[in-house]
Amino acid sequence: MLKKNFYERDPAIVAKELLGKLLIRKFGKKKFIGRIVETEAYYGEDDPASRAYNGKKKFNLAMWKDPGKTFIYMVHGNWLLNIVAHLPSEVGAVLIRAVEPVKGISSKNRTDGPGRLTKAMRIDKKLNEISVISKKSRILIVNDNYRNFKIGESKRIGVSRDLPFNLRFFILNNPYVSKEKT
DNA sequence: AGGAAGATCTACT
DNA sequence: GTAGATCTTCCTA
Repeated sequence: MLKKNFYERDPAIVAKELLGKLLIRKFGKKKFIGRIVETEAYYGEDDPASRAYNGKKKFNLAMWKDPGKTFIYMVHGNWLLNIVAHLPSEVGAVLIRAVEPVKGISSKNRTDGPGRLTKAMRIDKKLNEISVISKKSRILIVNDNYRNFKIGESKRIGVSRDLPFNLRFFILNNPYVSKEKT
């Protein structure tokens, strides 16, 4: 299990280090497990692409809260899963953009896209602001020491006003990364 | 109360 | 490649 101090760092670092970790979603007696293969980092009020850009709102309060919690919200009819991650006095989160199915995920469902993986793993608003650090939680992230991969990076996808550096990270040559782009 | 925007996805040409 | 569906939140009146 990753501890709270893992998430108490710059979002870009957390985004990069979340690659290869396992995302576990408990759903009744079932478990959906996916390996994180693509992430993006978002900052606070200085980041024009961030949901925190226009200040605190009811739906984005999670971004100001403790690192290590989920932040889930709807865009274009899709729920997107983020993990709150930032330095103690700052604001930020990491978007999970794609996972590789490991266990429990129906082969009918695809997981190579932020809206698709939430559907495949039955993640929605009800799971907003829950801890991924607690063992009892319905969503958690663990490290199984998977590290045989190379990391690629690019600009964020689907963002109208991006920052001038790369904040999207993905595992090179993994077929579940959402798009071929370098 | 109504309209527009958006960290998307699918289907179509 | 582009168009339309989708649905929650926010802005204006």
